[in-house]
Amino acid sequence: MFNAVAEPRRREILDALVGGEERPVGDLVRMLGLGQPQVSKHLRVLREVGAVVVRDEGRRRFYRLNGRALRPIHDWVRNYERSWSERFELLDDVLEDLKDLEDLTKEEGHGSD
Amino acid sequence: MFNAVAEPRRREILDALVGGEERPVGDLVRMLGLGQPQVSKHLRVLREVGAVVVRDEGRRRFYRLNGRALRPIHDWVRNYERSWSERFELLDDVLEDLKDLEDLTKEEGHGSD
DNA sequence: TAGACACATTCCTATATGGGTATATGATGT
DNA sequence: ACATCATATACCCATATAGGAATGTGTCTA
Repeated sequence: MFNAVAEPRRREILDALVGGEERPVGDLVRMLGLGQPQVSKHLRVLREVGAVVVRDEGRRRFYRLNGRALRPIHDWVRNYERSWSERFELLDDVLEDLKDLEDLTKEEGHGSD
Repeated sequence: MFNAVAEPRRREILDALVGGEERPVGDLVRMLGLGQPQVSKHLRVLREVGAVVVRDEGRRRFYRLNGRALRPIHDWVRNYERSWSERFELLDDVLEDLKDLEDLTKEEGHGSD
């Protein structure tokens, strides 16, 4: 999956589908300004990792985004958000406080029992 | 950047640094069970995209994570969160309602003026 | 049924890159 | 100065893959 979205053209394809609309291959070919076989190949890669799903209608094939497939990337990169997000630093502070409280209550229960 | 993290070994390196600690190359070599030159090459790639920063200390080089560099990925994939997150679907509903309200007020102002 | 159409697949070639090995560089200790 | 340690770089090879051109496959239409 990481590999699939590492390719700029494939990200363009996903971006073109991000609205949720279905698009036939021809549309994507026009939008990307790339050869039809190349687009089909990129679509195949995206299909294989589940990033898009296809629906046949006559001689056209409509592609649609399956955003869920990107979730692993989202989850992975989220661990790094801590590095730049102030929200997370605040969250860390809160968690620290909670931990201190826990420790305190444990101490009390332990000492008096 | 997308390319840099598309490589599993490089993600392992970043994961090894995600705590914020500095690590010399030797540590990473041991953790990855990979040859030292290979690790150095991966570190070079990560350096070039800014994902890690290095600090010289004697004959060792300490590498540290620079999570901010991952932000573009985070921002990009965030657009797709809408596809699976219920929170976003709710947000969409709210935005729809707001839009309807706007239209209504416009209609009124337009009709009576 | 022949031909046009939309798309997928195949073949080719050039390029990028990961791993392995050897070597260079620079700091440390004796 | 010399050997050693820690790391980076250079070189080689195998593999993956993107793009281009040609061709295959299934569908619609006259």
